[in-house]
Amino acid sequence: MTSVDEPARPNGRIRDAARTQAEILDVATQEFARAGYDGARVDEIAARTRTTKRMIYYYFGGKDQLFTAVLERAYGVIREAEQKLDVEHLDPVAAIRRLAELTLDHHEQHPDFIRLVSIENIHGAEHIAASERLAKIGSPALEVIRRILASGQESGLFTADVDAVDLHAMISSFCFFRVANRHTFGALFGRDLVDPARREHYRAMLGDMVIAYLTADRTTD
Amino acid sequence: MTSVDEPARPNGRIRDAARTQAEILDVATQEFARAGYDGARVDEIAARTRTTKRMIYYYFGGKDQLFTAVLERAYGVIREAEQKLDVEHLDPVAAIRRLAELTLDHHEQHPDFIRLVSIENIHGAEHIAASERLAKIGSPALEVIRRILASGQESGLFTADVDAVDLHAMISSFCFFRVANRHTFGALFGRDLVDPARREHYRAMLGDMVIAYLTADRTTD
DNA sequence: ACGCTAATGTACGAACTAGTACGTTACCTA
DNA sequence: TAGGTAACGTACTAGTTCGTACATTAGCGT
Repeated sequence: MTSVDEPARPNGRIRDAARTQAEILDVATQEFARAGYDGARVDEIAARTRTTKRMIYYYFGGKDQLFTAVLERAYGVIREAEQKLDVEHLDPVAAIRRLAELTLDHHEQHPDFIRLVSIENIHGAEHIAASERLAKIGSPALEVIRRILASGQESGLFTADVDAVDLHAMISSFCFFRVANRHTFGALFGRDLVDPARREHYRAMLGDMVIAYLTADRTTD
Repeated sequence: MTSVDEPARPNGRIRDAARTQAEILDVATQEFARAGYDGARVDEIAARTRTTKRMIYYYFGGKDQLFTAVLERAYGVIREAEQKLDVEHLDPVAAIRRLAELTLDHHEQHPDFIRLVSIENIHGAEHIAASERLAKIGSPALEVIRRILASGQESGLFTADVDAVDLHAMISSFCFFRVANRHTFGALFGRDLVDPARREHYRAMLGDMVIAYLTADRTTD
């Protein structure tokens, strides 16, 4: 997250387009994640910025485009993290387990991103559709999964007939649900899925689940 | 869903409190699911009802309480469906697989409910917290899982050290994600998770996953 | 040094939106 | 059948919210 934390005047400049834009994006990310698209207030975003509402319209055009820009940056952060994935030196089983664990950790560390994705889904992914950048963003993680999966299936270790996209969905489901539905799940079942005391438990559970699925003995079916 | 579909004058009555309330709830469910809490318009709900906005405030008090009532009814529908679950005559493996399949189907058939849950999570489950009915609604499905799990673990069939709440989370995760994140997932990965042509595939995938997890050979760990 | 433009601030408006005051009527009951 | 009350409708308001017209200035290039 390209955060902006108040160095008062880095190089003597008062006017700094890049800085102003980054600051608006920071605050907007928080505000949209806090209240949803329609719940978010442009005035509130402006108020929590050192600049004014005028600048939001000057740089981004409007609320819709601002939200799109927020999504673009948020997905960019995820993509960056995925590019740093380094699990392919492990054997396929360990690699997938590690990948699942990293996904779990990453989701937990970026609840705002999870909320933005939930919000974007409520709105039918219309902002993603309207964004050229997001349309072709791809997913480095998917490529990693593809390669590990091919390796594991070739060696006979992985018996499941599944492709990378579906395996990615399987792993993401659990990680996403845990963060996204934390509040309703907690209220209804009395269990906090993001309680730090249970993190290790869920990491193991997810890893066990995915590996069990991939390596299950299918001769008896 | 206690739907209201225009029998013009069932028993000659023009004024019918129960009917009016049900109609408001029907329309409100659609509107909230369509646009989120803040995106939903009280005027729009009223307009799509044969009654007026005045009645919404007369019966429900306000937008917040209306949303709470919508949630209460939506969760009530789910609970009803869960009470009709009939899988305990099956052996534990078949029972869990069937339960997972029914959960997948049910989520797919109630996308509005999924959206309402997403929306409620964006708002920190504050409406559930404010509802006495929802606070103690429980989950019949959880009881079913509890019993199957106990049976499977006792017989040694299930080797996983997991409780009913976590298993419920595991199953729900996949079913929920598939519907809730359909739009962003489709836009980013080009795969429609709710494509009818893939339904059987995902039913099998979920069943295989859960069963593999529960019955995995853990002696080699 | 100076002018030009990107960057910024102020003040305001038009449209919307949740909620309500006030008036009316159907229908049950005694 | 009369009267009371639950159910309903109309019209309005106060406050909010996105967006913009207009005015101003910092600082880079020459």
